[in-house]
Amino acid sequence: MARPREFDIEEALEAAISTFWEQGYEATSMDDLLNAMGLTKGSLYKAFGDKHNLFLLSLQDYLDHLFEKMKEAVDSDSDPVQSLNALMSLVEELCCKQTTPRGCFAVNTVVELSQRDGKSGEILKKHLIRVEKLLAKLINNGQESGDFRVDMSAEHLAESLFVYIFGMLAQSRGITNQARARRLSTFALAMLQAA
Amino acid sequence: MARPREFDIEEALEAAISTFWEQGYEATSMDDLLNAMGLTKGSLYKAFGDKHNLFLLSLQDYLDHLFEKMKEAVDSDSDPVQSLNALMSLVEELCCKQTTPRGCFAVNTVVELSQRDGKSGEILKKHLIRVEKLLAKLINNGQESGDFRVDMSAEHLAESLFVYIFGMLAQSRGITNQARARRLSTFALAMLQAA
DNA sequence: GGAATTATTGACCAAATAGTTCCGAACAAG
DNA sequence: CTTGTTCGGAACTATTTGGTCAATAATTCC
Repeated sequence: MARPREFDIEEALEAAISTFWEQGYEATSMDDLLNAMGLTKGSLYKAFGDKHNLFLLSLQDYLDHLFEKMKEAVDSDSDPVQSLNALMSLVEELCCKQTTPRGCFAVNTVVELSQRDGKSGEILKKHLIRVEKLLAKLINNGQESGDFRVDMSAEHLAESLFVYIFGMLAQSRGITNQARARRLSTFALAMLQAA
Repeated sequence: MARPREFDIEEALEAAISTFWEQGYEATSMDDLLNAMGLTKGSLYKAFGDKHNLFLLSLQDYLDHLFEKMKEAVDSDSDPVQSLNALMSLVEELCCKQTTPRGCFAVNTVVELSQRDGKSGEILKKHLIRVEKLLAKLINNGQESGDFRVDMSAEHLAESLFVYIFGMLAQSRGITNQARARRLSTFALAMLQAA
């Protein structure tokens, strides 16, 4: 009954994510987005609403995909040590195996926007909580298998591991160095292992 | 011989730092700065140049003060463990004992700007290096006194400690929680101590 | 007091910003 | 083929952006 959309909405969103990811929210203009997404204003506004709404959609989409990847990494092996290794590989990838040193969109947004924009803050908070829970679950498994230290609760160890990962991702915007990322990953693993 | 400046330049710079610190570079307008600094455009441009230059001056000033504070913390005690404690107290303060959860201006800028603005990137890189060296020195002292582990070089341990601190400061923009910060600090210390 | 010098002020500007509206064209369903 | 809908795209608007400048004011030296 009606004319079908001519562009792939998921593809366009991917382009928006890339743009926001690299430049941040404030530094990205509608023009940047239109170029990257290959749309004109009318289409964009009709499909995604205004800039802020597009940002929220981009952020949510990114977070969901990222979380999916993290779960995959964690579930990739029944051995907790191997799971953690897979997870840290993902982090290393974000740190220094990208075309541009854009770090992690989630981390970038926490720093740039979360406390100035309530909506973003809410979305991110939920994400941070589920990630930390995922880490806690992984660590708990490792404790039960005897691979990880048991002198602290899985939740508290997860807290520290998460902060460490967060630091790697944040710092990767300033320092890009593959060997360093490798060392940091190794240290993270050692940090959790039983004595 | 000439009309004297009516405002305190250091005070004005402090106001600029606060504004950039809380909002970031892009989200801060000249109007915000003028209000915060209590100046009119002409005066600001005469005294500090354009917005970008004012930002660089603010950043440098902040970094120098911060580094000074860090050195004081490190030198506050001859016992390396106490020194590290003092340093982590400083970090905790930045994390959750401020009027607004603004984290650390340096960390915020690394994430927001360092890879898009060469000048900021340069300034920050120099700072990051000197901070990491300071940490390495502190850790080296602790290794010689037998307090810190010696299974890794001071440089590599400093790398990890720095990333951890970086993570605390970055995450503090999204999660503000004093008890958590305390636990994280304690963990950082434990991470370095000899078995 | 007058000259020289510098700071302050506020009006002004050009460019870019986000966001809106409108219309002809394209398309699907009946 | 008609009709209803939604598309793409351009033209438009109102606001905000960072930035300039000439007139005015304050100070010191001579």
